[in-house]
Amino acid sequence: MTSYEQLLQELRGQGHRLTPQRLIILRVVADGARHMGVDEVFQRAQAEYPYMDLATVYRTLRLFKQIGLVTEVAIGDRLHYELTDPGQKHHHMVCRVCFGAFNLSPHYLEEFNQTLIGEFGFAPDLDHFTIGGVCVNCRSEGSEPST
Amino acid sequence: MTSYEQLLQELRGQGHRLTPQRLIILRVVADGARHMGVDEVFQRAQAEYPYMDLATVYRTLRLFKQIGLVTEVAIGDRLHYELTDPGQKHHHMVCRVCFGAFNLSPHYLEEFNQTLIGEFGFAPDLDHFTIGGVCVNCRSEGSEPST
DNA sequence: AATGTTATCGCAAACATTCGCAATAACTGT
DNA sequence: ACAGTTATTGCGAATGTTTGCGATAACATT
Repeated sequence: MTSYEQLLQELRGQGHRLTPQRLIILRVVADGARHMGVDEVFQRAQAEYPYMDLATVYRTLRLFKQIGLVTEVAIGDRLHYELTDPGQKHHHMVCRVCFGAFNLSPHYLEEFNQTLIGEFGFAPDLDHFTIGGVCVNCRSEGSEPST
Repeated sequence: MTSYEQLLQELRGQGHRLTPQRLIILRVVADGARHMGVDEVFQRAQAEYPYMDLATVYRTLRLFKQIGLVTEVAIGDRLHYELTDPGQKHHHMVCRVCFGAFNLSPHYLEEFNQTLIGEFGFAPDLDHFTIGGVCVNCRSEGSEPST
């Protein structure tokens, strides 16, 4: 059994059906080196299976996210998806200049989490967290002397 | 000069024009007690000025946000707007159950900010920050014994 | 007050995403 | 292997938001 199919077995455990469309979409996301936009997923999936529908891609990605198979990352004003890192859960720092996504260990949010619960009784959703900003490379390039 | 007009003078300082539509939209947002959705702003504005266009509301709110006149808060999957608290900048905790928005002092993000810069050289955008979760009221109601 | 410049408006069309529904096909139990 | 149940699909339409464009009106200059 390939690892894709292994992952998809998890679906069946939860009463979902293992369809060819889902298999294709998961493979596309898994093969992509980086996080992919919906449209990119759609185009590659359609190349493999011409009847693939855009609505199916949206629905499937939403399902995969619920299950935890993929992680949703907000890049600019669009959502992107990547295979959930199985060993190591992490959040993302997304650079608004180069659109790169950098991993952030949950450890760095632990104190923030404790503070909100302790001070306000507010339990933040920290299943996955994306913070925008400017990464170290783009910061140095932007402020470089013009020599 | 009313305070609305005062605020709108800031627009002119930046080369923007002070149109009746903008005045109306700002008044609507300012009069609303809480954060308002785009559609709510549109309906109230249209009541005052029947030719008001939805696209104008979107454009104007985006402009006001850029200028800093209003603050954008993500409630559920929709954006809401409120007059920027002039004295006291703050972030928001948004409850996913009751959709209430609670203010959060920037102070609580200061350490997080320092950590990201120090550890990764990543400068997070913390102009305005929204974190979703479940508020103290909804948490206690959800887990209350059924007595 | 009249004139020129151009930001802004209203409208319609484009775009991204979701929803409703009838037909299909994945799974279940036999 | 077959038949029944129902989750899922593909399609088209609905929704929420943005964009292109010609007409208008806000502002600056005279």
